[in-house]
Amino acid sequence: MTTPRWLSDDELTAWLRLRAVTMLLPAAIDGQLKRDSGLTEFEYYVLAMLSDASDRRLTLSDLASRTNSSLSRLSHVVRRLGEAGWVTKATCPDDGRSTFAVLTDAGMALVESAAPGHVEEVRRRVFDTLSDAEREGLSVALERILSTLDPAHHLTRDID
Amino acid sequence: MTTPRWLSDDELTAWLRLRAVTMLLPAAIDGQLKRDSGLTEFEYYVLAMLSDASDRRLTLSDLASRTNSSLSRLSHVVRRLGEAGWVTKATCPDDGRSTFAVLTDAGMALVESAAPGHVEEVRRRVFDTLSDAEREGLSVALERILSTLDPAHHLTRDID
DNA sequence: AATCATTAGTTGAACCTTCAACTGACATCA
DNA sequence: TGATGTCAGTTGAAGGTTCAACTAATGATT
Repeated sequence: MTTPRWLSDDELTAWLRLRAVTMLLPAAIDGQLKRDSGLTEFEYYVLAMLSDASDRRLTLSDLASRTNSSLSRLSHVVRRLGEAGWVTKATCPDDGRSTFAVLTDAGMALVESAAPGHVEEVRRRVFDTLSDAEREGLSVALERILSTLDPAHHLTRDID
Repeated sequence: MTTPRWLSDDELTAWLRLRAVTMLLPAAIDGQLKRDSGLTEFEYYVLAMLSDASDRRLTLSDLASRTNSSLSRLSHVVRRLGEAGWVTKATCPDDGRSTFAVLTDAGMALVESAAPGHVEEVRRRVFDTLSDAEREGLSVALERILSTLDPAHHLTRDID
């Protein structure tokens, strides 16, 4: 390694801000969901993905790639969601290795009750603070950053 | 709660990108540090804060607020860093309740060896993908978002 | 000086994620 | 059809964070 190219003042400022947002924003979003619905952000998105899927079901592998989770993590979480009555499992007729996670009616009701508060929190924390031009500037820059972090756009294709 | 104001298409796009970056960027930064130095990002920043402090020491409370950590988390981590020989503790003469965490020579050497690779990773993941204008757009928008998440700017005042 | 509230820090249990090892099903290819 | 490799998912242990309860020291109030 040659002598490192340290960050310029402007870069350092941007980096500290980016770092602060990546720490504080997920905590704020998670906190609202926990307080108002007893769900972690991850659990909420698992249920939300299922609520939007056809027949309210997805294989664990599909869910894992949509939520950027390991299969192991998802397996543990789906078991807990199952114990709570929000998700059940079903065999996949096309492939004996796959297992569907299926959203129950109770799970659907939970997502639907949690969604408005979640969206409000996203608005409050992000979009209420930004002008249209600022939002566009943010969006463009994030897209650039994602070009190396998620080149296949796995995490930005799906609905909320 | 009245009928929720759902996100517009542009807002949804920006939100998915912001969410993706908050998930993937810390994982990428953390991964590089773990691979090359055996440190988590949190441990690295604890040591980095100490390396920059006068007499290489800070009270745990001060460290906690600079790293956005709970005192409990920090207490556990400082114990582990102490077992590894990178940090020691010292009593605070001004206030018998406070305890200094002090960076050892070995800890200083570790931070100095880890810093270049870390900065390179930040460059590669963030600034190499952005034009100056894009970086500015990002920085401005993040600053707006932080106005409600961290109004006192606790996390953006300190050095890297 | 005695009391009460607050601040600094520690500790152990509970919880979640990661990791590695494992089972079972499908695919490939001889 | 048998052997081998890969894919889907599970499991239990290990490691880190959170939470609540705790100790000890300081500050404030009388």
